[in-house]
Amino acid sequence: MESVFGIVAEPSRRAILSLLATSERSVSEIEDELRMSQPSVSKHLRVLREAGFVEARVDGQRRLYQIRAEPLKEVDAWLAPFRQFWTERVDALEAHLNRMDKRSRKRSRTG
Amino acid sequence: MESVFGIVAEPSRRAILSLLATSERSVSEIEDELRMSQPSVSKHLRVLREAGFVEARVDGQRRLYQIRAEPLKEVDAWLAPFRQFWTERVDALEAHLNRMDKRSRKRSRTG
DNA sequence: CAGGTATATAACGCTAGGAGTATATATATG
DNA sequence: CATATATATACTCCTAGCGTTATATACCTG
Repeated sequence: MESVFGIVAEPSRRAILSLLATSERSVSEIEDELRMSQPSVSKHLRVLREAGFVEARVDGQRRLYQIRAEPLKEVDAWLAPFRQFWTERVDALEAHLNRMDKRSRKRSRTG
Repeated sequence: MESVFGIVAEPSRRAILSLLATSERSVSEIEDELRMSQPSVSKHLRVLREAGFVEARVDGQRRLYQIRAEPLKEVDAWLAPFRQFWTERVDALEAHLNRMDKRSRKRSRTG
């Protein structure tokens, strides 16, 4: 699998990533929660692992997978030039709100 | 083609979208700039058009394609829950800076 | 060590979809 | 109208990659 885009294009893989976004899981937990076959889960995890989307740590006979969202930065970065197309109308308002409210919004986000 | 992710997974289509992000183009312009065959360009444009990524307007015998980035919002939205993973360090810093800044503002009210 | 459980890998059949070639359609121009 | 140009579509071939089944590997427990 070449690009991060190709990897994320796979629905099952997006599901796995979304699941891991909440907390780490073992293979069988993913298997159960997403109702996928075990080989399928393992194969997708391998792809995700080799591309740096997830990381495994050994826990007895289980492997606990956790997310490493670094590669998603690339998607985010690619998206950046397009954001203007859906934000340009609110930009003026945003700028205003930012000036008025920037500090307090930042504080509340870090809670 | 099912999902916006699948559509964007195709390198040629990402190239077309990036190209159109700068300005609208005709099919043959895309063909030249991306060095793709004409049928290939047309086919990708069809996929993009049917998924709402681009919009064509007639200009003589040409079709001028422009971007309609609405569908990309979906990618952006899917990405949202993952952003914490690469911003949380920045957030901690911001929280710190905010605390420092708050104090200094208390001391010297600049408006 | 035997048996069980968790995960990984291999082999295979199948299908989606990309590239290329050929052709159809529309418009412009002489 | 004849011809050239711009774009769309049909068709065929070909490969990447998914799911499944079977099996290998690793670890745990009695």
